[in-house]
Amino acid sequence: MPELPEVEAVRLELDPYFTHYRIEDVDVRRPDLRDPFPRRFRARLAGQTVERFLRRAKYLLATLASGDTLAMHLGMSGWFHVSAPGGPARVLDKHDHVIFHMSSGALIAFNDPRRFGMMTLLTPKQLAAHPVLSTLGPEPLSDTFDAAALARACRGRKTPLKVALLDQGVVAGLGNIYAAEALHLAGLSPMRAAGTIVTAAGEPRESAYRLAAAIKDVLTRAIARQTAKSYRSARFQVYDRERERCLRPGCGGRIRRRTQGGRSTFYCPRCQK
DNA sequence: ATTGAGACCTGTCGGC
DNA sequence: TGCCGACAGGTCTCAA
Repeated sequence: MPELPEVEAVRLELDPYFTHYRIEDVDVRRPDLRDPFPRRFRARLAGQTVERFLRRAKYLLATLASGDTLAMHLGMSGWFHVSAPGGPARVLDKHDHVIFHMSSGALIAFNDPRRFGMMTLLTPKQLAAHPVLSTLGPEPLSDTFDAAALARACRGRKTPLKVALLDQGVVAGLGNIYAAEALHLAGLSPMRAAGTIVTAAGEPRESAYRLAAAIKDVLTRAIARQTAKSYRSARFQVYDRERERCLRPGCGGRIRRRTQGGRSTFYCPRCQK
C-alpha cells in the first residue's frame, strides 16, 4: 500500500535498524524483482555501513560508506519486516525475497508478493544521472513545492489534472489514493485539464493554491496516521467510496468512479469542479 | 510531445 | 467448495 505516507512510515520504522549499522550479509532469494538484481549486488553490499537512510518520492535510499546508494521501491505490494535482535525470529515467507543481516543482529526482510518492487545499487554517477530519480518533481512537503511550482509543471498541459498529479515529474510521491483525496479536498474535478489551474501568463490561479495546500494537508495527515499506527482502519473521503455519499459538509453528492489512465478515479461530481 | 493500452505478478473478493 | 473474472495503493514500454 505504498504511496508517500506509507513509504515515509517505512523509512521511520527502518531507520533505527539501518542507519550507522553495517550490512553483514544479504540473502537474495531470487534473481529479480521487477528487474534483475545488479551484478555483484551481494558482494557490493556485504560489509557496508549505512550512513543515511532517506526517502525521495516513493523510493527509499540507503547511502553506504562505499559511496554507493542502495535504492529501493516497494511497488504495489512491497513491505519490510524487522526481526529485532533478541526478539522472535520471523518465519520465512515465500515472498521474502531479500534479507539484510545487520551488525546489530537485526534481520530486515523485504517481502513483495507481486514483485513490482525494485532494488538496485547506484554509484554516485549513476544516482545523479538516474532516468527516474534525477527527473522527479519537488517533494510535496518541502518548501520547494507550492502553488507556483505546481502551476509551472501544469502550464499548457491538456492531460487531466488527476493524471498530472500521478506524474512523478510534476510532484513526487502522490499515488492513486492521495491524488484523489487531494482533488476532493481542493474541490477540483479530476477530469479538468491540468493547464486550467494556471493563467495564460503562467501565474497560479486560486485553484492551484487550493490544490497545493490540499496535497500538503492530505499527505501530512496521512503521515500522522501512519506513525500513530492507526492506519489499518483508515477510511478516505472519496477513494473506494463509489456510490456512497460525499462527506464534505453540506454536499451530499454521490461519489462516482471512472477510469483515467487505466486507473480508478473516485470523485464527487457535485463539489469537485 | 502526449496519451492510451498493455505488460509485469500474485492475491483477494464477489458472483455463480 | 470451486471456478472465473475483476480488481488492487506502481511503473515501464510501445504504438499512435
